[in-house]
Amino acid sequence: MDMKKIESKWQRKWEEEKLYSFNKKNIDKKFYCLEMFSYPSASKLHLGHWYNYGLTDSFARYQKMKGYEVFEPMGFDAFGLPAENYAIKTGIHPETSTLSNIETMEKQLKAMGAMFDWDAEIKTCMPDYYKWTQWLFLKLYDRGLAYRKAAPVNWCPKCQTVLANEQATEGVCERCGTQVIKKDLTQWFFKITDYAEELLNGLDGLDWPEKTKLMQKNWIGKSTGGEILFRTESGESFRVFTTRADTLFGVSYVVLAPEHPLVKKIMTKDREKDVLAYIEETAKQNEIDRLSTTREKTGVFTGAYAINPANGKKVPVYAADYVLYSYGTGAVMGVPAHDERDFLFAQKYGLPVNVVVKNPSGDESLPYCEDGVLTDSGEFDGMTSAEARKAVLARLASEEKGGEKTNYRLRDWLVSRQRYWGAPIPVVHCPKCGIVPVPYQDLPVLLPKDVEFRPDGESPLAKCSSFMNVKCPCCGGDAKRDPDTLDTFVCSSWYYLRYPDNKNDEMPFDPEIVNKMLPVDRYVGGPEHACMHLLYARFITKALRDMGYLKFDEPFRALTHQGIILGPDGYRMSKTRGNVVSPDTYIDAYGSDVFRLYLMFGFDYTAGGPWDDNGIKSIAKFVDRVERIVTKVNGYIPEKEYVPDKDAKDLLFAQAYCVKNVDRNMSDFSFNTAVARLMEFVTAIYKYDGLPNKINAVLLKAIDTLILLLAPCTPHFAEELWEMRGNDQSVFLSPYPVCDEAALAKDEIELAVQINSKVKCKINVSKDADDEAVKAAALADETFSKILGGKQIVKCIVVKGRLVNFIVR
RNA sequence: GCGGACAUGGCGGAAUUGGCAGACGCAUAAGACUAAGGAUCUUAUGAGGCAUUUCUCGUGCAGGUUCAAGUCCUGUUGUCCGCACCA
Repeated sequence: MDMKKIESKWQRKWEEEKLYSFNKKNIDKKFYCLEMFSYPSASKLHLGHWYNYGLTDSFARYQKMKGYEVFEPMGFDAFGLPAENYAIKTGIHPETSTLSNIETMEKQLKAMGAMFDWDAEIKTCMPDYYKWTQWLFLKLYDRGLAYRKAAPVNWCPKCQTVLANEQATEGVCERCGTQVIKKDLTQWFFKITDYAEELLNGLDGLDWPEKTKLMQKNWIGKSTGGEILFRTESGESFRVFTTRADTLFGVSYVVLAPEHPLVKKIMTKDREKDVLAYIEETAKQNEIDRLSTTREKTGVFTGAYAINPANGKKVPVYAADYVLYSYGTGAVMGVPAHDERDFLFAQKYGLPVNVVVKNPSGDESLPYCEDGVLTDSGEFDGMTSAEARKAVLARLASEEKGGEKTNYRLRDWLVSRQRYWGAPIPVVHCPKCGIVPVPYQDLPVLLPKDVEFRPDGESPLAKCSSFMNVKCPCCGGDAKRDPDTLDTFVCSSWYYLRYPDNKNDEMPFDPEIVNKMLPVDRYVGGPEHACMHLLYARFITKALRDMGYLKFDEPFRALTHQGIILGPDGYRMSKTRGNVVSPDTYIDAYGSDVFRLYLMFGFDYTAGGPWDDNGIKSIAKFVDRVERIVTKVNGYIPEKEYVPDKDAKDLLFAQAYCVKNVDRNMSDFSFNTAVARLMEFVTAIYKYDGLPNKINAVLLKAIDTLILLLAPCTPHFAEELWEMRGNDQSVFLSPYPVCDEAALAKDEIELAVQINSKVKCKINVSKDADDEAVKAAALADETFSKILGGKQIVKCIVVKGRLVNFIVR
């Protein structure tokens, strides 16, 4: 079959007939199938695109045939760093390159033969989309969920520019190799932490991979403990967060994060030089260095002392970079006897090690980090760690020196980017009125086209005076726009809401439509988004719900992660390694259906694996084999009034078995086994056709069933075969085959017979034989009794439909 | 360092969730058809035991639970992924 020809033939027909446009009349049967949209890159569609989009499309086609009104939209996450970097290098405007890339990708995606509803397409870099991204920002601002605070950025002193983490690996600028430093800028944050508890609890009800839920759970990182107030001698105070309040009497020092504002306040004159040097040194550390546990702990004494609120003891205050300003209170108490890190720190700086928790086993080696029994802790002596944690915090609470506290690892979401190619932050800074949100009717704040984005120390937009200078919407006086753009994760945090109502210019979406179309019934994308994107989208959904726009709590009811297709050498494909496999050569040689079918068959979908050439040949052979039998059988004139014989019953069994399994496998993304069952069915059809005088309705029905089952996997090919069979409408308008359970029922079933749990022989028994009958049948079996050889049976276990196990002595 | 996942023939991978390990395919071998076969069809194919109506071993390694373990538990090794030293 000429695959190229039939591909374009059917793609044209599908488009003409609008076969895949969502019909709103059937909204009550909707199935929203969403693939993570893609970044419009300059290179062609790669294997990963095919693997994600092609196979999920097969899943969507399966759902369509199951009777759902499928909504499968596609779009582009079109803002972002690469286009801007490309522009800096080549001088080509990000909009030009992005839109041209989108055009190329659209063509290729259409050639894939997926049922994307292109009427619903969105491009996040277009004003009709980012207008609503800005709307979202303002809504969050109105609700107090967007706020500004100082936060460090990676700064290259030579390039005079902010760097993304990926541009500052190993602590140096990727462009010039200069040591990257941290610089504080006032930036916008979304208060995702307000939703920490709900984001955590909501995971339970989701049909998501367990490991993804676990990763989000760890990312949110709830920990219950307490906050304890320490006071310095000079009268300043600060809180520490601890999960081990039971060790409070063992504190021998406290540590502030070097960025903690109090450090500079409380340091003594004689320590000033050392402390400032240390703070500067810390600013140079990139996160990865600071994360390394193998690195020696460093710190600096501030010269100040704090009072332990439990026992009034004076302890030194240190600044050390193993404490993070962003977590908890940015301050911790040091208990060297009962914490690994504190122990090392104390050894290095000669600090006392006070044992306050005894190991019940009597072992006195330190540090002892488990729970135990309190000692040297005043009134709390003799309590267990668990009791003491409560009691200590209760006493502190009564004295207003602390209390119980739940902390989350989750940080607020920093959304400011000092970049050009993104949605402008719709805020005006007025010298009189301060921060003034742009009025809703003035949206979108258009991204100016004529901007110098080569780095020279300022945000690209900051240099664009026509953009920056505005009248304050509040007082009408001269004011400046915010020069930053929004993180692209903001664009992708709500796009699934825009698809169903993408042309709405009154609202980002009509709540009435969206509340019917959402949540997404199946979301498919890479596991790399487990924590960031998926968490942001969940947060935005909940925030919009609380504003009254949405009536559901979670955006994605079910989630599947596809695996990664590796190079033939087993490594991740990369240009530097030279192991990149391009889909194009295979598609040219075999067609897109064969390519798709191989991707289905050759891998465990969620695991992925190395690419293998031989596999695709075998799939091409299989497709030929199907074509041959369909062509052959198509000429048959079936025998009239045929009564199925034993052979026909075997074929009917094979058919029912195939339908049942393929149906289940397709719904589970278990594509490889679905294809395996189809192969078996084809073999059964060949076998039947090979017998004499078998031209009858059973055979023709089997052929049609095969085409229907195959349709989601090889859409063009199946359409062509379906047409050959004399059908005049699309195969995708036919219902999915239903398993004939009666054909599956066998009167007799085979059981394995075990002696001492080892299979010795097989017996056939009636399908509804009870345990006693099974046992009797086994004992009556000649082969079995010979093997048993009169040994004494101690016990007999019957597993219905599977086996019978005799335990003998 | 912490967290998570994974480990099954020569290879990709199955295994109805504790019940006959190796489905399906690749590769390999033999045969059939043929002028020819890199097409097609049939058969065989975990390892071993002088070998086929018999047995032994076998799911990274070492233990354990169970009538029964690839599957559950403990320990261990290796590979991959994520990370914000999380107090």
